[in-house]
Amino acid sequence: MSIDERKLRILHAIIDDYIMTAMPVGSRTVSKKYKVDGLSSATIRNEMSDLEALGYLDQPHTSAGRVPSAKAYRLYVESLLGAAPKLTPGESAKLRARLSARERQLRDLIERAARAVAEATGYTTVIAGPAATEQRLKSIQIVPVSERVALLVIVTDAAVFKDATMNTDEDATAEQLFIISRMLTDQLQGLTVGEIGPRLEMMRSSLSEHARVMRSLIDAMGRIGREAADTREIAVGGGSNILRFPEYSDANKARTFLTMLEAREYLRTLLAAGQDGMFTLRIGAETGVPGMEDCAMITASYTAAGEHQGAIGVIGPVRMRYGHVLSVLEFMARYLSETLFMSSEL
Amino acid sequence: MSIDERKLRILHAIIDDYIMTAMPVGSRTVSKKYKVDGLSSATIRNEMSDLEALGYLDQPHTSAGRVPSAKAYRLYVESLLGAAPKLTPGESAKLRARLSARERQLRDLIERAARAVAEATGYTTVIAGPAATEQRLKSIQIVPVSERVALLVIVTDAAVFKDATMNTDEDATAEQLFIISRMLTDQLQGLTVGEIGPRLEMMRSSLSEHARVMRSLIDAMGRIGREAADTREIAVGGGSNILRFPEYSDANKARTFLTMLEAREYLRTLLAAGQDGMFTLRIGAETGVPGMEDCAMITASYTAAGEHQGAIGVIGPVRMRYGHVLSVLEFMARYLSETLFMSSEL
DNA sequence: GTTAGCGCTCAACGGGAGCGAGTGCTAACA
DNA sequence: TGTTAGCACTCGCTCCCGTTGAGCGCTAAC
Repeated sequence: MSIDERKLRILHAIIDDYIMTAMPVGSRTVSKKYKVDGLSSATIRNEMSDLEALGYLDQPHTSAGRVPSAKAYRLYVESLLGAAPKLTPGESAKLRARLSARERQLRDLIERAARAVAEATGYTTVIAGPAATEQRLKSIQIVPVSERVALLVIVTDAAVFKDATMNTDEDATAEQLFIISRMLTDQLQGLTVGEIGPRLEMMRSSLSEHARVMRSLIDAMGRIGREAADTREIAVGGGSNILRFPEYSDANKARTFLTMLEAREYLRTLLAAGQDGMFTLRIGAETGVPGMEDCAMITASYTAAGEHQGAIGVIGPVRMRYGHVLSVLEFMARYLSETLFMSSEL
Repeated sequence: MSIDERKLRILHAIIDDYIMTAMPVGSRTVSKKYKVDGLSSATIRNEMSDLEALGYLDQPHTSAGRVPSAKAYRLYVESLLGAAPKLTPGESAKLRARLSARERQLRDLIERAARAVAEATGYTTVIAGPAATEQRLKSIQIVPVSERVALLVIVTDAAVFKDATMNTDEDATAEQLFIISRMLTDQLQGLTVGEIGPRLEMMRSSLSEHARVMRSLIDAMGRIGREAADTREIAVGGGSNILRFPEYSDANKARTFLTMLEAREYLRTLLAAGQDGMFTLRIGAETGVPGMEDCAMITASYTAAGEHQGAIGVIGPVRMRYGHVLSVLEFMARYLSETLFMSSEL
């Protein structure tokens, strides 16, 4: 026995209803409310029995309706992937409005984006920014702050990326620092932050007259490089949305979930994994995150200049409104790709 | 009838017990568990009846124990104020450890501090950083980014504060921008960010040869000034801690609370008000924030160089462990004052 | 292949009994 | 006059049990 066209329609009806109500769906509901092929509840009952045997439905207990299984959701999402309904002009305008203010800082951008998606979907949203080491240098400036201390300002395509204090030679004048900054900018422009350290080592000899400054510059860059290694900005939006769902009406469950969001570490790995395709779906235990057993997560990756940059993830109950989420994600991934691409063109 | 020494001891015992258990406290408990003056439950009963008449206790219903009123908490906190127990060396070491990494960015600093306090107290913690307009300029740099675009980097005593793009004259060379930057730094150093705009206007004539750059610089500073007007960094730690308390076991209540935290606007006003004393206590509706009716909030303000800079607030159920919270707050307020003062001395 | 109907199952709801923590009051005691 | 023991009373909480109703599987008829 395999799944046919009619079984599929029934399954869709069940999933749709369950997503809305969070209550086991009975055969009568499918027959009366969704009118699948005009079949009676008895026929639906037979088909549902088959769907259960095939592993698409679960029955919490004998006299209850049925509930979609993870396998069913996966099938459902797969069928949606090609045909994710476009957002209505109204919806996309609303999203755009929440983003409209010109974003200068990467952090602001992804925070706004996370909030916007959270609001549009009603679920918790997490966004990982581009990896720090992958950002491309635009300009580097050593700004004197006091006698012996200077601030290292590194401007990348995602705006001011990092600043570290460094010690300077006491007799290094502002002019000297300026000259060094210019040379560095000239020679390092376009490299990723990760590539700067090694290149600096190579430049060392040609800048021997500024040996001490170079020495502490290399130190500072090394420090930045190490810190930046797998650092990404992570933004969370709508964390409290999870409390809207009866799945998380238990305070303890909700708390472990929210604590997980606050800690950020899990989010980093969640958003890092599985970047091959455009969308990734993980259900329940597949996430590997404690406190997310009753959650599903869809991630979409975004790019800049064709390269993978980061990912947006929407986390909700397993019975998520996948169709709507997919369209919002698609919109936002495109928006971020464009915005980041533009800013790197700037 | 007024409150005497013995009534006070009984009241303290009741508050202590209620803070731990969240259950109405009966006369027998006070007598047996807290052994106040070795009195029997009958005597305690009489005293409790008096305390209720005086408005320090409430009775949820006839056959239940009694619950402290807001008036009682206020008295309780007042009595603690002078004598907030010091943190044990272990506790303060633990706090310090969570802060140890050298903080370069204000945002990192207050985020870490908020988390540390949240962890130490078990309650939600919010911290407001110094007002942007009050920060003092250390250095200003116009960093060329492309042909006509430059980045305005403003370094204050709280590290890199804001950067805005500005348009530059197409024939302004990096050297010119550098020279302008140096002059600006010389002349503006030590001013607060709020004072820069007006001063720039005054300098305009003396820099007429760089008229176009000055023009867009003034524009950019104006923009920054307006944006910064009442902008403060706000950090939240341990938002999910509220879910630990039966007062917030209702998902809807918890959600409005968490949504309020995410929106940040209320927090800004909460932390702005009442800076006169060192500590401020607000109970329930006094906060004026929807969703905080069952909360209390203690705020402590911190200073730098003697001036008020910002505030730390701990939000928990009305039956908060005030003693412990006060000592943690005292520690952290001092830490922030010192750290900010040091960085402004840097 | 589809449908009507019947009997069965089982979670959820609601009312009533019993329990127990806690009070107020009174009377006795130091 | 303050303290204490004792007793009757109150009232929320929990447990138990009967009822309800949604939903299923199965069978027989169309």
